[in-house]
Amino acid sequence: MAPTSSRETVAPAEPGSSPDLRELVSALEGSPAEQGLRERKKRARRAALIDAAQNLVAEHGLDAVTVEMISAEAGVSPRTFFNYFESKDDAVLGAEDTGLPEDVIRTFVEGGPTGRLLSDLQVVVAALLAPAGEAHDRVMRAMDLMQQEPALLRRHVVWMDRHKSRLGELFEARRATSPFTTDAELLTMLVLLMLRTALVAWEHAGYTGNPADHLPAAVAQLVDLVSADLVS
Amino acid sequence: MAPTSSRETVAPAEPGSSPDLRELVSALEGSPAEQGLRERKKRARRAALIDAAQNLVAEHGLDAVTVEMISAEAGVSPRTFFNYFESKDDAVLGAEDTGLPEDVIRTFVEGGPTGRLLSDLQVVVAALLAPAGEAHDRVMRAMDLMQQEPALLRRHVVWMDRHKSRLGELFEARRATSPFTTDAELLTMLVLLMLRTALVAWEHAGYTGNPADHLPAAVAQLVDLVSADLVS
DNA sequence: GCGCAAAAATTCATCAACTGCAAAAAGATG
DNA sequence: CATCTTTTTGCAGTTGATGAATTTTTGCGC
Repeated sequence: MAPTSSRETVAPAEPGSSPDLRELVSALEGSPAEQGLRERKKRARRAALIDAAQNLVAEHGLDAVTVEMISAEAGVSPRTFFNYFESKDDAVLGAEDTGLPEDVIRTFVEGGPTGRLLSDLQVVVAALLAPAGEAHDRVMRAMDLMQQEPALLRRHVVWMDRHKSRLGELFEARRATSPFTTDAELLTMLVLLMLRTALVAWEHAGYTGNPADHLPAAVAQLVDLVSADLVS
Repeated sequence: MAPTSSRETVAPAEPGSSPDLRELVSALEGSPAEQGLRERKKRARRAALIDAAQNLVAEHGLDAVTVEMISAEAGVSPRTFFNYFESKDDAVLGAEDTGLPEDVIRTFVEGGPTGRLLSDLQVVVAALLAPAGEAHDRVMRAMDLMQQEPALLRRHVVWMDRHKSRLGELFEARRATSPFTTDAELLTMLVLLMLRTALVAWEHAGYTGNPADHLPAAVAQLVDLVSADLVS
């Protein structure tokens, strides 16, 4: 359910905000605008559930943790758990589906900031990565847990699937104005590749700074790899 | 009748292969003769289960089909189903874990056929794709079902996860003899990208020929994409 | 064919993820 | 306080998946 947000015009000093991102921005602890007790309790419960899930899994492992435990730890009924998350995995990962900022979309569709597809793709991925940089703590713990519990990887694919059609539209829309030959499927996989590589690099760097900071290096590796094949 | 191998209860000692490499290699086309009635029945049951699963899902959709139905259709007990597959999804996809041929592994580790990482990676992916070309029918139906039921995509990632460490070892082994700077993580994702792109292209081509036939085009697209960024 | 040992299938029991439904509780509102 | 709305909760039920004991099937020597 979409949170009730009556304000359309928010003057954000936050980077990369847009109508689409408003849900995320308000979902973060950064919104002290106490829009009623109900909203606050909802956020608190959600956070408590994620905390409980992550702590319990970190301690006992994914399989040994039941939603009953998580709910008990968070002080809610098991049934309530499923009012907040549609699966145990979602809770452990603190899954939050944020859309792409509209200005990023528009720029990309119109031929992108640079006009070069790969570079412009990088900008899109950076935008996708931005929320992960804000959530930080939860994403960090989620990634650690994902390493210990590879079963959680399935959510990655669910994410991709959820965004595949959207990305596909994005690519086709851009293709109309500035044509290219690359398949949408390959581009989607490339987005996933960039996302994951950047996130892993971020993790290897001890979660310092922003995940998007490691994106250029990832792309550079890719370019080097292809270039090495060309020059030989 | 799938000539592809599954598992052999007997372990015929294959001489001459290094223990390290052999771990990466699973049974490959290991059943020359229909030895033993037991083995044949096992295969038959397995095939029957896959058939039943694929047909039922194609007709009623993934969620509407229970393992009970599949088992009934195949004429076995529900419990037996799980003796053959560890999940419903596995049966629908006819999941078969085939390893890499040993010669491909050795060649790649020793610096690959061409010495260029990307090209050599392509050879590895082609080898991974080969079994899919042989199974053909089942893979074809699996891919069709995967389009209708995106939930099945998660098995793709499970597959990748299962092979990630193996691929990682492969990359590190090669790095020792002929160094490169690319992260193993990126290479793994790149393998997945190639696999998926080639398979989708194969599907778009109406499942004619071999999936591996579409691999060069996929790589070419990637090269073009990167090149376009370089020249500008 | 007969019996025996191993392997596999089956039966039965159990657990956990997840869903629908209706009642109860708690915020919001006047 | 009275009332309306939103959310939580209890409960029953379905399904996927696993473990243990038991029965059936198979391979094989006699």
